[in-house]
Amino acid sequence: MVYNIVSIESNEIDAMSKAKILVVDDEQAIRRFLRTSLDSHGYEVHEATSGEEAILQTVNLQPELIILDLGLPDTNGIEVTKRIREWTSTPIIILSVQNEDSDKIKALDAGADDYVTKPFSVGELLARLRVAMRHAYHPEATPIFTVKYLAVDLVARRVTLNDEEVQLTPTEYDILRVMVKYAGRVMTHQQLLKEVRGVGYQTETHLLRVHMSNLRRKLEADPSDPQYILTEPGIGYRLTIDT
Amino acid sequence: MVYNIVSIESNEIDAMSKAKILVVDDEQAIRRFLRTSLDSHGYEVHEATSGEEAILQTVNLQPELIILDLGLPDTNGIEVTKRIREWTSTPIIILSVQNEDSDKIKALDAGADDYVTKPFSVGELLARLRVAMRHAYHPEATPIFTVKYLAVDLVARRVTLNDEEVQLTPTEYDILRVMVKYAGRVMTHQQLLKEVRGVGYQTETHLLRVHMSNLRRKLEADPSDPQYILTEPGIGYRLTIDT
DNA sequence: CACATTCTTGATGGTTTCTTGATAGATTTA
DNA sequence: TAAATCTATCAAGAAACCATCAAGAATGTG
Repeated sequence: MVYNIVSIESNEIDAMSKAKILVVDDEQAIRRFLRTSLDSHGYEVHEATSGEEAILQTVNLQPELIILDLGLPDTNGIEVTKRIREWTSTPIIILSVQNEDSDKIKALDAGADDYVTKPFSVGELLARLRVAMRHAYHPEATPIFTVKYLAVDLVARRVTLNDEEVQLTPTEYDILRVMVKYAGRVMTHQQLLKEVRGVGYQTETHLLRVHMSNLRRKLEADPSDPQYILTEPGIGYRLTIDT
Repeated sequence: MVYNIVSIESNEIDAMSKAKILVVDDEQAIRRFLRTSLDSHGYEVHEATSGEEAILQTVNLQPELIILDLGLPDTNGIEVTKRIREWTSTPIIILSVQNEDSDKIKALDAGADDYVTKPFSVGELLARLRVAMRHAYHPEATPIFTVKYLAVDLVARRVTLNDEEVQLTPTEYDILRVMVKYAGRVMTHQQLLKEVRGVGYQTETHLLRVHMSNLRRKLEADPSDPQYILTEPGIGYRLTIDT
């Protein structure tokens, strides 16, 4: 069923070169307007009307770019941005009526690549879109990270060990998520704390140690001889990538 | 003292962590304002007042980011952008009083990464700056220094010898890191000590010798006949670059 | 509001790393 | 050649760092 090699229509082949754009907005008028504008410029437009749907579509379609309205009915656009950034760096352009500084800053720091305020000019949006696509680098975003017997599903936020689900606390998952993001590289205590707790917690190394200890107790067969989370003395930790 | 053979200034070494930003604007007021704002956020600010100077400075400084005013006296900012894009993809944020669509589109398509209109909010500019710097960082393009069988991955903070990982202590790694940075050049004891232990340890050459000894024991097949870390008698040490 | 979960902080013992001193070989200088 | 200086290495105590347990605080939930 996944191996649907035969059923590629000719127009589907043509469509392959078209960049897929996911438009997330609850207002139909905006969606329709964007569809027309983008369509006429050779983009393949897909739509989502809620945060949940946006995440689902991002996983399924793997669009080249996401245009995201900040005011969604279910979730905040910033939360959606953060969620998507947990596993992929697909460019996100925020579209918003809000012209507040704080909103822009929050969105951009949450991982958005650009912020365009309504009413916007199509020309500018298209130009910013081109910039974002130019930046895009797609390192075959695998939403499921695996090493040895450990699997971390970054979309479902599910961690399994030997196919058995491991129950992690929010902080534990956050730490693991960041370590997956930088797998194979040494993460200093400061980097980890900054990513997990935000700035200002950089000196709380003890806190990190306790969480690491708990994480290891759940993940490692023998926490005193860890296979996954390795200690880099004096520096921090590193998640192994050697199977 | 004859010791200071290599012309490495102390500030050259210290400047490592700060991101360099080139501000290009002919108005002194703007330059001064940006200098203050950026400086207080930990950036190292450099200035240029014309297009020619901007290009020169970009070549010389290799800044992490360029903030470019569109209305320059000699050249158009768009031309400057195009010129710079001929050889480097250093992020360029355009700063302009022009809020015209066509200007924005031209600038962005010429290779600019963002376009902020004056008057702008510092918070927003800083956020967009962070976005641009984020884009510039491509983790898979990790520069790895190699000589013979030694490989030093400065991003992953990993050292391998014959593809086998070598476990280094923080100080040992620090020493090696500095030597890699100035590979092929002689590092005096003073320079190494300053880099590793900070100012005030410049006389502790014995300390350095002990660390060097330990480092060699881990890296060299025969520490008494080193292949990588060579002693420059009376001066300091040098990391070979001959394969 | 009571309960359960999670987070934070303190205490403790074990480990690693750093620093210092001692010693011997190598190199330069008088 | 002898003295002085520089260099390399070993070893041991000091200091810093790490893992873990456990208890109280905070947080969320019905």
